[in-house]
Amino acid sequence: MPRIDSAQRIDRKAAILDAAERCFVRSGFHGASMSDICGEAGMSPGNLYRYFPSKEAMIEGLCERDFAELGAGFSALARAPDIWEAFEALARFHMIEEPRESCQLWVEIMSEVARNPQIGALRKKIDQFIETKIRFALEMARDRGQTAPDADLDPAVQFLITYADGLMLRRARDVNFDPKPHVALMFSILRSMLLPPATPASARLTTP
Amino acid sequence: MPRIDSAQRIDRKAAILDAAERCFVRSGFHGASMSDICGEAGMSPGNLYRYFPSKEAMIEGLCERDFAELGAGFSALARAPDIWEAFEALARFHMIEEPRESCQLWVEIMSEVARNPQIGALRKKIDQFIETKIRFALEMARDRGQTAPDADLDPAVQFLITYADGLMLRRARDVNFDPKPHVALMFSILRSMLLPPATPASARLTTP
DNA sequence: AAAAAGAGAATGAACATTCATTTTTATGAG
DNA sequence: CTCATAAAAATGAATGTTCATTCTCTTTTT
Repeated sequence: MPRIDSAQRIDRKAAILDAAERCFVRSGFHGASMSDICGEAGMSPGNLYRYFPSKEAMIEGLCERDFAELGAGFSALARAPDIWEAFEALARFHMIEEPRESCQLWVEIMSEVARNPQIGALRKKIDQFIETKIRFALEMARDRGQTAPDADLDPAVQFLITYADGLMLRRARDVNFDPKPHVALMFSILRSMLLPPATPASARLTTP
Repeated sequence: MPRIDSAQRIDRKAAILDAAERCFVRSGFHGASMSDICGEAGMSPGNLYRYFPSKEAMIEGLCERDFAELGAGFSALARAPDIWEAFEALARFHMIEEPRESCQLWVEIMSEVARNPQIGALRKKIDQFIETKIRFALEMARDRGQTAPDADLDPAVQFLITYADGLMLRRARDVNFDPKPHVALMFSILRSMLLPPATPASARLTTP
């Protein structure tokens, strides 16, 4: 087992995760066999095990990578000149441009989250990170006068997270689901929550 | 193999599905073994196989039962005197009163839907059924003057379905997620879509 | 006493992982 | 440049386990 991860080794690991991802989408984390993954990666089991010590480690590596990519997208929000535009671009990317397979993997990961404490911990971190970033972006938008000055941001943040999850789930389960108009609807609702008249008090979340 | 399903036999099958459900929530459809299920059901494998011919058949049976229960709830909507109230009661039931385990099973089922054509077909049927029932209920509400007369129902229907899925996913993945305020937010948004002023044209779904 | 319900050991396939071995790559002395 | 050699990369058959399913036998019910 090599001490350091050379660039080549990192590439190889990424390629293995790509292959594993295809298998997992096809058959699920527990339905896909190591033999399937070896076949998809064009690699013998003996060799594959030099890169990942177990199937568990591969699942964890895949979740880590997925979460990291998601986090990077949200990190970039704060740096965007136009926040609304950046938000819409990010949503378009995750819900429309990314293939449906990403949504299937997302649902698979979510159903693993409750079972596997290791992955559950990763999920918690990324969830909190994303929530913070969305909140921060909306605050920036408000400071720049791009929302109503007294807009209540909490319900908007919660709405976005929940609705995005719903879109992922619907896209994953229905081949014919076209996310485009649904993303448009999401932003239309978000605007109606943040632009003039403020959300009525009855709709505020007390303990979100 | 008995020709007919006596009442006793149906009860027994239901009890087996209950046990299987607990195992599936704990370990997933493919992580739970028949031996686990036999243990949970207090039954030998030889006997269990008299009720379900295979594990596959048990998973299918469980999905069928879950979908049927869901459908029954939505069927009842049309018969309710106050549709808003009935709607809120149904949402409260599925999102709040039902234990978190139901949401975990829902996510598990959804990730199976894409892989297993048998279950995929069941999903399609129930999805269309629910959409029809929600639409019908909203139409009734509009006819009774409980919404704006020119309210655009399509976006509202799609919003409800997507948001409910999002809530299920969030509750499944986060033990600390409290659905109560989120269901309130859902209805607050729904009301703002259906009560005066009508949803702006830009938010309409063209091909939902 | 026949039929239904149930038990639990047996079976064979599939699986994750390991191991003995071979092939490739990189290195440096002649 | 070239060849010897050691490290790294890769192979695929072997291993031991787990699992879904079956089979034979016993108990309970009618």
